[in-house]
Amino acid sequence: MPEIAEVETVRNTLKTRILNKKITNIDIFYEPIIESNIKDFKKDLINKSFIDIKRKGKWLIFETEDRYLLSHLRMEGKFFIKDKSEEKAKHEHIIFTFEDNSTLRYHDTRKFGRMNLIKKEELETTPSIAKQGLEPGDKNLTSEYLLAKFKDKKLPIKTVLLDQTIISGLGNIYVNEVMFYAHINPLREARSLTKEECDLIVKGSNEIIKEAIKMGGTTIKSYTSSLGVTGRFQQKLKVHKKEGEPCSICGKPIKNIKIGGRSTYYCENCQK
DNA sequence: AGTGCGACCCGAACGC
DNA sequence: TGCGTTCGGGTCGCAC
Repeated sequence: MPEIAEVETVRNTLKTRILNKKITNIDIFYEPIIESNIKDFKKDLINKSFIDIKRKGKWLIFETEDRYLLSHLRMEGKFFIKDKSEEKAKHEHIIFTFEDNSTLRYHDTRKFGRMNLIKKEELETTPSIAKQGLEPGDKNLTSEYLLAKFKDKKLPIKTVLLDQTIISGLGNIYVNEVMFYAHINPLREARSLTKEECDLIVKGSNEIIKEAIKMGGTTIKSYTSSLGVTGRFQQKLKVHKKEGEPCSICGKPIKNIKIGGRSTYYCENCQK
């Protein structure tokens, strides 16, 4: 499950490999990945180059001379760089070929990822991008901001932190970790949180995401073979996927419950 | 507006 | 062993 740290790692890695090379061909093996017009997708990208790769939340933004290619990896999307001569792997759905015979391949076991090609001036009005909230590390991400957003929300804080329009880029793994860092029970109504608790959420999100990016993310071991990147944040996780293991603070076993249908890991004793 | 839930997918895990 | 069933997870769209 790529989250913001994984996406940032992919961005940085791809930037060293694909920029400023002319796209000579695009093969699309599963069309629903592409939300915009398929014919335009090829027409508007072939003979262009990616000149930069940006990111907003979990969206990758490939920039060409006159377009932005938005790409969301959802749970299992991955990019591989391979030589043109290598055979298509089972779950490779879109293959960009560059003038130097290298290829950028979008691989997605569950076919959940999405791409959308837009004109440059549409970036700020495209809902998927425009709706993104503040990212961890943004100086405007404060307890005051969170209190205002949480004000009318009766939903569990765990669910609300997954809302990308509030904090952009936190997924299930990091939300579980932030809740533990802030000593907050994930079932609490968002509107019940105090300013002090919101401060801890801000601080926890900032630190956890910064550290995770530094470590290359959590879940992207599978990128190693082609992109030379391994997610090492796995080793830092305190509660996620730790059901039954002793809490690192009090030693009581970590619980696993479902909140809003999502796996939630926490310590009942430390998170009130 | 906030909330709840199905749809989208398919490999892995599970049940018998 | 093998077959059928269930589950999960980010986001969107729709109903209430």
